[in-house]
Amino acid sequence: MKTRTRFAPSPTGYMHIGNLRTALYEYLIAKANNGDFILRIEDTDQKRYVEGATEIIYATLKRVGMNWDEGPDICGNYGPYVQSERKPIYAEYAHKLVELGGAHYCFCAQQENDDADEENAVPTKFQDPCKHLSLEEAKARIANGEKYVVRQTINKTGKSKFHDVVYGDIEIDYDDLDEGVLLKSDGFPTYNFANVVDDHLMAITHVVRGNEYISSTPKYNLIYESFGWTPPIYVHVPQVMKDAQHKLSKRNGDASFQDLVAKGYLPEAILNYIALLGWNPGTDQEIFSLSELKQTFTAERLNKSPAIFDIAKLTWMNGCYIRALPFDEFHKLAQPFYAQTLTRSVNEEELSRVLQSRIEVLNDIPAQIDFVENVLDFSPELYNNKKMKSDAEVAKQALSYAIEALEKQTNWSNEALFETLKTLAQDKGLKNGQILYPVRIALSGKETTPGGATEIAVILGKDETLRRLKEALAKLN
RNA sequence: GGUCCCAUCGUCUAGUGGCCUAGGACGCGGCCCUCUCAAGGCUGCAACACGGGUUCAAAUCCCGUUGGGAUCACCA
Repeated sequence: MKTRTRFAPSPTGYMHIGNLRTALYEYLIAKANNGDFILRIEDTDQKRYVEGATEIIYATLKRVGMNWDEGPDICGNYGPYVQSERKPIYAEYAHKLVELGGAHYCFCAQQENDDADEENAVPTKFQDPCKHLSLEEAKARIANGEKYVVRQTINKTGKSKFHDVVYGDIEIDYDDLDEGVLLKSDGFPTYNFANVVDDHLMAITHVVRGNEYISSTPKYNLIYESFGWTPPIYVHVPQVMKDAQHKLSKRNGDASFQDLVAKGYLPEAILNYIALLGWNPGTDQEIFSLSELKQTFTAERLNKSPAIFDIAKLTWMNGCYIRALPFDEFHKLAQPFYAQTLTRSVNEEELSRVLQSRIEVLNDIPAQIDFVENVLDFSPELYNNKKMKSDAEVAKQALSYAIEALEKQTNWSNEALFETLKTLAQDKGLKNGQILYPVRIALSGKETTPGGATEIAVILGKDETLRRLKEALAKLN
């Protein structure tokens, strides 16, 4: 049987990290087995629908290279792939389930979900009086125009057992299950019903979802059973947490995929990082491309306990990805940041060369290059550096020597400039640092800079370099 | 509260009874390299929640305690 997995988000807003990770695992399970990865939109809750949310889902999946084989926009043999377009299917199966004894019609008023005292609420199990209505009577009331829902019927007693790939065997007492609504009064199914019907009809073999669904899985199995269908292989994954107590959620404004991208994280790095949140390959390898992941991933190595999302490690990993980028690509990615901070014309290639190993996220760029536009105001004390044996007095000398030497300089490459200043230091009986350090300070006005004195000179160009040196020297006099 | 699930360095984790005086990675500290800062190399600090068993031997198995999470909607 061909492996088929599905990512079934509901279009309620941004794509958050936990969601994306679930999608990744679905994708990897399918692709590791030469199977199909299906995208299904679960929009049965019309109240929560957010305009544009499906587009974000598409864009995100495409951006990270997780292409789906079937979906709303890619015809397959199991469509439609949007639940709101499948409404008649659910109704048909809901009524069938009633006939089969797995559900019943219910005419009760909607239950209040009072979350006022959710902390110590002692929920009482809902005992549905309609359960005991005869089918004829129920049908008569429906024919009479009464509003109804289809509610699951649970008559079994004892323990429900099922196997989960990550959690192993789980037992839940049938008594603890409630008879939830399957088909709402508006004719739409609830998730509880739609996912079962769709997963079966779409021939899904592996269901990957958050472990909050563990406790309702027996209810789904009961539905499969009533229909005589085979349940899928379950892969429940632990939550992605913000800290030990709270899970990552979009409601709290926690980072979403697009937020991270906007901050200068590379999609490949984000994907790599979340793959490792709760999964490990059993080796020390940490950097994985999507195709490497496809070859290595096995659901059996998924972890059971929740993982805290650690931005520091993601940042490190992003730095690895930036450094591994071909130079041209990095240069291209850096362009927008130059455009937003620089008006002066500088050697941007050299700037990128110097920056590539020094930033971890693209958004670090502006702060790193602030001095390029204008030399920052600084006090002469900045020339003081014990290790470089530099101070304002040394600087005064060094700067005037440097100006003299550089004015004659024609080859404005880093190597040539470094050679010139090194020889200059030797000639004047100074240490290299005694020339280079003051020059770098004069050129930047910063204690630390990406790149050294000569690299900055290359970035700035000859005219600006000499102008800054002269200005700095004048300030010292 | 009932039920289910989870529990190794601050964080992500390796570990499936002896290879563990618990390994790797991030972060943090130090050193080296070095025209500052990065990068790179080396190195240090740092954990089996607790208590009982089982066993010649337990981070690993069992029980309990504690702590955390999930779930109990016409949301998914």
